[in-house]
Amino acid sequence: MPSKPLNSTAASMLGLLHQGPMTGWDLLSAAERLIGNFWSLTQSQVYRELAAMETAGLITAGTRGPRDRRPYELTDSGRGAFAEWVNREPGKEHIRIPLLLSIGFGQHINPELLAHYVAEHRARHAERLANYMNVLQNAEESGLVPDLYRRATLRFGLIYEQAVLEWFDSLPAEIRGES
Amino acid sequence: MPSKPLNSTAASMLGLLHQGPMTGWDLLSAAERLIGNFWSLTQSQVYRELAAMETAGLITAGTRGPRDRRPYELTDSGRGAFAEWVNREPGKEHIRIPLLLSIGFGQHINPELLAHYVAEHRARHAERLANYMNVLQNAEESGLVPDLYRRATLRFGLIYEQAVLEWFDSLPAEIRGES
DNA sequence: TGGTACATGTAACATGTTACATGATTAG
DNA sequence: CTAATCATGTAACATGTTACATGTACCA
Repeated sequence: MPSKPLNSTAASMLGLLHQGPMTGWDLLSAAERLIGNFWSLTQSQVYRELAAMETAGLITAGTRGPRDRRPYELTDSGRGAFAEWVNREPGKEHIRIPLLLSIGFGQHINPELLAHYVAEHRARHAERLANYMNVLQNAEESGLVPDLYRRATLRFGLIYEQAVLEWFDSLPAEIRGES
Repeated sequence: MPSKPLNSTAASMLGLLHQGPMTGWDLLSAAERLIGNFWSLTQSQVYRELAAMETAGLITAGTRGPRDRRPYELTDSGRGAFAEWVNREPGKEHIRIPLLLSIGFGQHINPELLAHYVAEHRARHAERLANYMNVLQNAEESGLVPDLYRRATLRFGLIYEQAVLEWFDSLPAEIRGES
């Protein structure tokens, strides 16, 4: 009985659990750190999926530790479900960039306001780029070379942020505002 | 009474309706063409929001044409709601790239399969890039220069796809497969 | 001893997805 | 005349968001 196919949120949690037992909180921060740049989870979802996956027998809860920490670990069934899921065709990318909507409807926005939003968002992307460079440099310095796959996803972030900044800097003065 | 704030899906529909009355179908294809690269709508949502916005008085339906076509147009109230919405801080970008999840969990995937998926997705991005170049070239040739804002969003697509291809081509043989 | 970060969970609601039902018009 | 495309709409369900409720442990 193959039951319902996994959703990708649950699946990513199972993927992370291959590193060892984790609590909901752990999962949330691991997700943020490891896949947060191209995949998002909310706390609410995490606990909901944990409950559902426990019911479905894909994970089992350990005994509660200190602050009510409740570590979950994979069952064989969970491992199997993940293996099946991860080998399937990855779906289409899903991108939503509100700032581009704003620019697309730019003629309806107060120009100074638009320039302000643009500058704000540019700054956030610059920060993120700096962050990627930092992660990569720390890894290098500490001699802890991230594995092949991790490097690939990190590189994606790096290249993406570089491209976005390039785009920001190519915007005409009418949109960026004159500085 | 400011009623419920617009959601961005509905708001984008109102934005498109500034070009003139459109049916649900028209809206769907206009959205696909104009903002589809960084914003998505489904047919179901479009009709749902149309109904909701008509009830809310933001749009009014004209008389049914040929194939039951039912054109909607903005009311003053709709125009106002849009103006308010579009001037607000654009939210955070939201990106979900299943292929990156697959690569992040790459150690659990059959390598040939992964290489196959990677090649497939690379091809799609190459197509999209070609498409952007085409749109831009056609515009140039026809002398119909797209406006400032449209150019900015188109250029985003262009730069994004270029970056993604660069990333694909930087992937190690273990991930891309040897060719 | 008080504030911050940790930690779990629920409820209500908004949004997005998929599948289905129904039919009209047009092009070949 | 028939297949493709146009066109609207509903229903059921899955997923994502926001807000709230309730504490615990740690560190300065």
